[in-house]
Amino acid sequence: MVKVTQQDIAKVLGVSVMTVSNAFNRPDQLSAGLRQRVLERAAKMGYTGPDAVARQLRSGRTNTFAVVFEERLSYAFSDPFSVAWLAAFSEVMERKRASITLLSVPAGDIDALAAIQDAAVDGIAGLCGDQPAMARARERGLPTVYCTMEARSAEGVPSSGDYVVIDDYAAGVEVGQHLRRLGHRRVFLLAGEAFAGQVPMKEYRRGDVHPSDHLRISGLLDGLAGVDVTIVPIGTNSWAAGQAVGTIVLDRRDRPTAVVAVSDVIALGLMDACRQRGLTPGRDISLVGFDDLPESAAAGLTTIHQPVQDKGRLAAELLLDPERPDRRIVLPHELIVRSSTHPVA
Amino acid sequence: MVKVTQQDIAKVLGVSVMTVSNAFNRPDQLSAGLRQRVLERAAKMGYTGPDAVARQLRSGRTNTFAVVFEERLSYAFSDPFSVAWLAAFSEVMERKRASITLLSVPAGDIDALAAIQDAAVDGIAGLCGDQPAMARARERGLPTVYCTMEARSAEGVPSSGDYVVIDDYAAGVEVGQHLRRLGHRRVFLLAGEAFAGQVPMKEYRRGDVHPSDHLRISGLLDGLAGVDVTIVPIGTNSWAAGQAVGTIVLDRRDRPTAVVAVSDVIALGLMDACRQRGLTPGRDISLVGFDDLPESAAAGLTTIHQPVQDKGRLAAELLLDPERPDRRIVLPHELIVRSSTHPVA
DNA sequence: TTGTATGCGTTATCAG
DNA sequence: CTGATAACGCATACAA
Repeated sequence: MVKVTQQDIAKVLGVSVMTVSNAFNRPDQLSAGLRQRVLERAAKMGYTGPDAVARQLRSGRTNTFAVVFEERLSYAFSDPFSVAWLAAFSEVMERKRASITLLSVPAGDIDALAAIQDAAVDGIAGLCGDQPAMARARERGLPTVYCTMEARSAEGVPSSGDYVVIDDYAAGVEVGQHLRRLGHRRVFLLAGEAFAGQVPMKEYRRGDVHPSDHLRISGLLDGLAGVDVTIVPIGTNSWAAGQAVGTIVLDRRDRPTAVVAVSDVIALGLMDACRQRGLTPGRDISLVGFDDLPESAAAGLTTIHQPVQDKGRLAAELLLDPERPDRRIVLPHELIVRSSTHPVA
Repeated sequence: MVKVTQQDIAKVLGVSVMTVSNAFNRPDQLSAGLRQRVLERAAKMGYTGPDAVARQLRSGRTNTFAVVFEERLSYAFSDPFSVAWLAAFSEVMERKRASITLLSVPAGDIDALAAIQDAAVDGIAGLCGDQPAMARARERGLPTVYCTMEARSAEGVPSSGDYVVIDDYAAGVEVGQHLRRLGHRRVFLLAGEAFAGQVPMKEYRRGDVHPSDHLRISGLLDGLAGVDVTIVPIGTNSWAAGQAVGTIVLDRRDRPTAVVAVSDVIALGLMDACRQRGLTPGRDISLVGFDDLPESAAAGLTTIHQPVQDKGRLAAELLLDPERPDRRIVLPHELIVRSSTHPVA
């Protein structure tokens, strides 16, 4: 079965290629009768309709937008935060009849950067910070938006590219101050994997982490001024990792009085680890997360609320409308105090 | 900023376009020195690397595969079954460095069928039955796989196309027989929306549904031979819909003694509706689902277990390897009896 | 209303 | 090792 093209049809029918093309895309450009004849003939010849790729090349648009994750895709589907973001993002895209392609570009995987190069898309949204992948996309001249601000350049200003974020630094400070006011003097911070050069499950001190490495952590450190802080990158941003880190954080003589995780999934995992050990969050230990997932309310987790849906929706809108004026958006966040934090005895 | 092409670079450098192309794709085809010069010049001129679409047109491959859903994408991300399937599917794709594009083609939305036509992909997997969207894809000559067998043609054999399914009819029969043996004589069946022509939330009787409309329902009807059965299509395959249908199923004088939902999400939603009304599943009413989600075990839901991960994995493998021999796969399923079903008093 | 020429950006082929 | 030419399949601009 060899491929039939518009040329073949045109030849058989004795009309020009253009007429065939128009029969499919611009019915008003030819008589109904001719159009009818073309379509019938095309069907009979086994023509399958205009080729998607050729059309894209010719028109210069793909009507497709990529979403980049810095973790494996299977993670993207299991993380409640990305799922919520994706739902909002996809709703906007769907309404505009644009499609979505998913790209996984693990931080540090130079090889995977090729995926950015090879993506046939009109724009790229990153469920991540201003990663190399985003920079690469901009080099390609593609519109980009990123939605997490885990790091910023030395001057404290993102290098370039559009974004929809919250002020992660400020949020970190608020959480830090909250704990400090409650009297906590020994605190663990659990980072995910978005951490430059650190080894998973190892313990780091204030001096070990460069201030701009991770904005939430930076804010936390400043909000926790004068407090004894240990930072543990746990390797991946997941419930399981949060649960597993219990062995490091909870099973020690000098157990911290409070633990902050950079996301609710992690915090909820750790919460489970607490229960397994007979520790009650909010009484035996204080726990804080980031994101305010739906399940966090039920769990009584103190956290930073952020408008996930708005992030997803706005990211999509920025990509779809390159003329939209405000392209660097900082959304509001809010510290939600629930039962998982308490004053130290 | 106008687009720089390989031609421009070739011209400036006084070499042929081919040499430029080779500098990027086939380092062994030219001297290291020349290659170096080309790349440097290219960078200086703001060349962003080979154009993805042009390359796809030329090579005839996109290295991208589509996943088609028959519900809105936001649903796809919130349904545990699709998420699990996607995770497995994407893992295989990721390993082969192929990317995934998501397509939503609601059943009956003729307009949305265009998305199939316009998708620049090498193959299409459907998290659905042998829908029109799948047929369209086959007409295009694309490899397809579908993963749900909610209907089959009159002869009882799927029309064409590859698939990875379970024997939904047999599973339905098993569930029906299970309930009949327990003595249930008045049963409600809750279908999702994959139901031809029926009106959501209306009640149908045996005769109203064509046997081949929905294989699970067909099986259930046969397994429940002689039992008083009412069928309610609830509009969408979601927890919320299952919860909402409580008003129809539970708040009536002649309440059924058992309810079967075509998926666990629906059943779990209804389970919640039961609790709200003070009804205990497994005592006041029997509940059965399909899928065996992780949360179903905890909820004590009797259900049909099916190998979601295998479905996703195999679908991806079929698409990636057109030479693979067995292309119509029926995986095993199993009735898991838990506490939500009990003999009638 | 219909047709003609041309280019979108790349890469295969084959010749030098 | 390097280069000229020809597609890939379609749609835009313009002419008839």
